[in-house]
Amino acid sequence: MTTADSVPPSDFIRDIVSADLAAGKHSQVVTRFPPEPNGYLHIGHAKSICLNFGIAREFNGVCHLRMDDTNPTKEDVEYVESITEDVQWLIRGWADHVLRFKKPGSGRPEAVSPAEAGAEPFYASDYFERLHDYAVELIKAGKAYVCDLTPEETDRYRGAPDKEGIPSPYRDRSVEENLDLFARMRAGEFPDGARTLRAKIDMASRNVWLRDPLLYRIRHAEHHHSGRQWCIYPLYDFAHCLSDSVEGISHSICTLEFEVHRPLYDWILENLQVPQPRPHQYEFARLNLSYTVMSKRKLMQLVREGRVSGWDDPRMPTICGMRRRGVPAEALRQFAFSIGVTKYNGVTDVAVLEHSIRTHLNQHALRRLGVLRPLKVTLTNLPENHSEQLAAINLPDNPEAGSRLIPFSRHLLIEQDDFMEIPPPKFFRLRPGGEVRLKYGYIIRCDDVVRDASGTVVELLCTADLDSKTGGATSNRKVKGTIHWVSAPDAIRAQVRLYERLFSVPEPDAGDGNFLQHLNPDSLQTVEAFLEPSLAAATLEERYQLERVGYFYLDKESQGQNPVFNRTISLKDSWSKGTAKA
RNA sequence: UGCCUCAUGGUGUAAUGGUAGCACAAGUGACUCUGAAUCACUUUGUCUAGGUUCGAAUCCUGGUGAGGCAGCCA
Repeated sequence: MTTADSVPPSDFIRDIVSADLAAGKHSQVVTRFPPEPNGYLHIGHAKSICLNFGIAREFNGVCHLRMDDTNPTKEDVEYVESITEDVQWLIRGWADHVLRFKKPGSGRPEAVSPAEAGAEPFYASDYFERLHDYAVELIKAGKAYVCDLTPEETDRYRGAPDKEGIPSPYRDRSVEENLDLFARMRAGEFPDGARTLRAKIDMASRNVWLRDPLLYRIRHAEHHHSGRQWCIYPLYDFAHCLSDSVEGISHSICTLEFEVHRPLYDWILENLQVPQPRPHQYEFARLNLSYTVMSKRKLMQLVREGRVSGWDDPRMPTICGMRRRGVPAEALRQFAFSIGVTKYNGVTDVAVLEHSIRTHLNQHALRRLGVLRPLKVTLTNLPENHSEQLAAINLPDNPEAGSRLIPFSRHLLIEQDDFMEIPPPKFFRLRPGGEVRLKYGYIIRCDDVVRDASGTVVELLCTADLDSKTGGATSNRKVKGTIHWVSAPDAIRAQVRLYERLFSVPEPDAGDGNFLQHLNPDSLQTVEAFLEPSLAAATLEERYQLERVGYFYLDKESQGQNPVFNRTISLKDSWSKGTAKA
């Protein structure tokens, strides 16, 4: 368990849960994460997942994963599968024990561990029959009616926030007529949009969501989970609170935009015979991240227009995208806790996320050597057939991670950036006549440069101080710079994808302009890199740091002799920052 | 100009009537076989005007600013 996972955060929602428990309002804390399966989960959802699962875990409760699938025209099994996978990946090793799925084959929702055979997430659509019965109960109580207004008329009658609504002419139908019409709606006698079921509340309410809100609409459409069983579907407000009630949710946590819906949430549960204690809704501010867009619509647009390679493109703020990029789940969780939970709608600096990622990776990523943009170095005082193995540490400050051997020879490759003919002040890498240490190896001096026809330096002729090898006689000689390298004949080739922020401005969707105009044209650069041979055995279980370069993760589609690596994130670089300013 | 919500350094967050703290970012220095990491230090804040109180970021009133709400979406 990481430090982040063991420090219990505190916020206004946890304070409420804590107080409710102390007051004996609930015997057990039951939260839920209720995504609609109409898109992929992103880091904003990760905040909500960490909140709901975190609370369940801290208060010895459980958390249901529930598909909020009441709109058959927008949802798909593709999304329920990705959502289920992403949630489990995010909480693995941290909150698996509080995650609850639906017991297979049970008519009543019964929570089981996902490990149980046949277990699957909860579905709001599993409650359609029960929701229907609740609707009938409301009709019988004279608190709901069938309305024949067209969609346009319904809008007009609703009025505006500062203008009272007008009651529907169908508002006072008899209970018998409502029952009959609702049954015929269910039986499929009417076309889409012909009639709705509405709650009878208050058309003059200051809160527009209380102006006889729609409970059911007609949709002759196949549902991804319930098939063709239904042609009427409940709307969010009716389905959500009752799903919470059916599952015995104690604290229903959602984002700020549902604040105005809370009176309706409460109205429905108070006007129906539901088990007590009933759930209550609490709202927190959704995550906004700088240099990022978060809305499903915009992410969908990036995918559809081919601006990225897919939902799991490593530049996407989706959970699957970040996973593919190499962001560890622990880093995402640590981030979620570090930003807190409030009702203030602000923008979190993406640097906070990057910091969480770097902190975790610095502690866990295996160190390797690799050159992205090669410059030849020939060690003229070494014989052509010189070959030796140099020991290299896998993880500084963690001897248990052991070490490995790196081949070393007369012909090396170093980073082009690590040599300058006419360096600026304080440049302490290689220069003509200068010395530098090869990481884990010798100190070398640059004696001469070789140029091509255009005058570009294509090779450095150097001599190695043979006593300066790590552990050798003059190994303690001070040279200001240490650079990474690979042995040219031994290096493996790899495609390395260098990712940067997808957008070049802090708030790409601010203002009225098109967010696409702020796409960073350099968000992906691909290079053919040269890596130390041990990286041929790279796996998806490990993350790597190419020393002095950044953190890298094997791409999930990488295969064969020439692997593909994604740069998760660069190392902090106070040198180029300083020179850029100068 | 209806209703709901929010306002603490550049950013995010803590302080629940009693010394305004933390993290990120930024900067300076030390150290360094990663210009990373680490360590030390520094800069920057309670939207505003009143009121209550011995004492207010906190409670009250007014103002200002920001966000949300008028889908048969969630």
